[in-house]
Amino acid sequence: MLRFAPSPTGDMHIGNLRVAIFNYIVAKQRGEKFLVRIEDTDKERNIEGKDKEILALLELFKLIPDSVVYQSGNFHIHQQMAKQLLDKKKAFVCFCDEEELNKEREKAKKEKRPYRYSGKCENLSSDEVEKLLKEKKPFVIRIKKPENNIKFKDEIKGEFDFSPFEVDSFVILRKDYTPTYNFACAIDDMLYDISLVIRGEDHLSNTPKQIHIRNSLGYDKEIKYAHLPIILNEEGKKLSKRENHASVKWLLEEGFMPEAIVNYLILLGNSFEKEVFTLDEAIEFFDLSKISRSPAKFDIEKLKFLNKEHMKRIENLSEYLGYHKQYEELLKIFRDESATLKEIREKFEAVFEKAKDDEFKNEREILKKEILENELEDSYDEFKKRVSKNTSLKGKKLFMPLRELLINQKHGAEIKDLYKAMKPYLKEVVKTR
RNA sequence: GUCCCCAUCGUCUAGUGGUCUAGGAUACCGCCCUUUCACGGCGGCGACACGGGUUCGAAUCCCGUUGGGGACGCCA
Repeated sequence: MLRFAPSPTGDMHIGNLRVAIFNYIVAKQRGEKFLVRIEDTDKERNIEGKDKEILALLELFKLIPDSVVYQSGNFHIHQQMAKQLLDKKKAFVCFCDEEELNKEREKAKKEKRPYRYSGKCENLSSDEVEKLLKEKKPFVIRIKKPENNIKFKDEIKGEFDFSPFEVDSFVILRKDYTPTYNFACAIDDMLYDISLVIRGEDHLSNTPKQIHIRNSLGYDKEIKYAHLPIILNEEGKKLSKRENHASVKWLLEEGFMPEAIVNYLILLGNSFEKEVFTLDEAIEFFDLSKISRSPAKFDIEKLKFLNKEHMKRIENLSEYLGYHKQYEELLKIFRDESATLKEIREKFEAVFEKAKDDEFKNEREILKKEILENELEDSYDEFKKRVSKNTSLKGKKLFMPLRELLINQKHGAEIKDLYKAMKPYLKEVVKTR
């Protein structure tokens, strides 16, 4: 089983979405299940409704999970496992308070050495532990750092070897008895029989910790890992959830099609025979091991290009955009000159608004009268001839105001095409100008 | 600071020792088309970070430097 494990603590950004896509694709390629696990272990940070939002987005992107679970539903198991580790002396109770630890962290920083847990509580005698427990002193549970190096092979990045010092004796159960991320994650991956974990590179240093947890528990089935290079913003820094470009919601609002976003995120860091493709097509030729090992910058221009390509593929544009089908031809014209759905909508909606530019106001009024008072010819050429003759307007002074009457813009598509597309409702439109 | 990862056109990449005066896409620029703006067609600009090795031969292998990124939480 493959899994996507988002936390409901913020908006989904493209890095998360990319991870979901790759997990989904590999699950399909291998005929394995795709699990979505909501990582809601931090009560403080969970945002009400974010889980539903994430699930809705996955559906929109056609990344349909075989099952959805909430990590908080397994707390009792996590606690049981922590108890097990305690009994096996692979974990210990730690009474150090946060203030104390923060001081140590600062000290380490000042002395320019990496901070590691002091080990203070590891050697507490059972009598001392009993005593402190009776005093109701708050405590956490830490796993003992491993005795040997933790080695693993990443499917994308190759071999890794972490020393016990790097893994450290870290917290697995908080003072409120809830599991920390690494603990819950390691156990759930084991519980749901995850075969391969595909996630962002920022999790690389969590991997030895999670392996160590399962080792300590005696789980010996190997879980493979593939850490994807992260996506950088235009400045070359890690995308933050606050950045517009990074937010999936924002891209959707800007009129990027889900199909184009998926296409772009799969293409990023890869190279295939064709650049424009669907999710289903990608399942055919995607190869996880061929992903680039270096981080890639997010390029909205390339996304725009792909969006144009995917917009061309929309068969019933008026229906897709939720407009009456009589506008199909006009919408197609706007599509040809737009990069996003939003752009099409804006151009289309401007057609039904009052004129906004006064440069050709007089010409517009003359033309308006001429158009409204006469029958419209089938042929644009005849229409043009007549209008030009009766109004004695020509050149720029004819075509610019004429285009303005039609679409409320001085520049844009050829009037001949617009005329043909809009003829059935052209007079109505001209009236509103 | 410590540890880890990465390094080819602005951007995404092809390239696995000779086929590389480095290929494609996108962006940009120009021309054509067009009474406008786009689309489209054609063309152009544009990169192996640097320094040492190894080798007959290096974008490709090794070492170093530099640069960039990530991780160092009772966040995920």
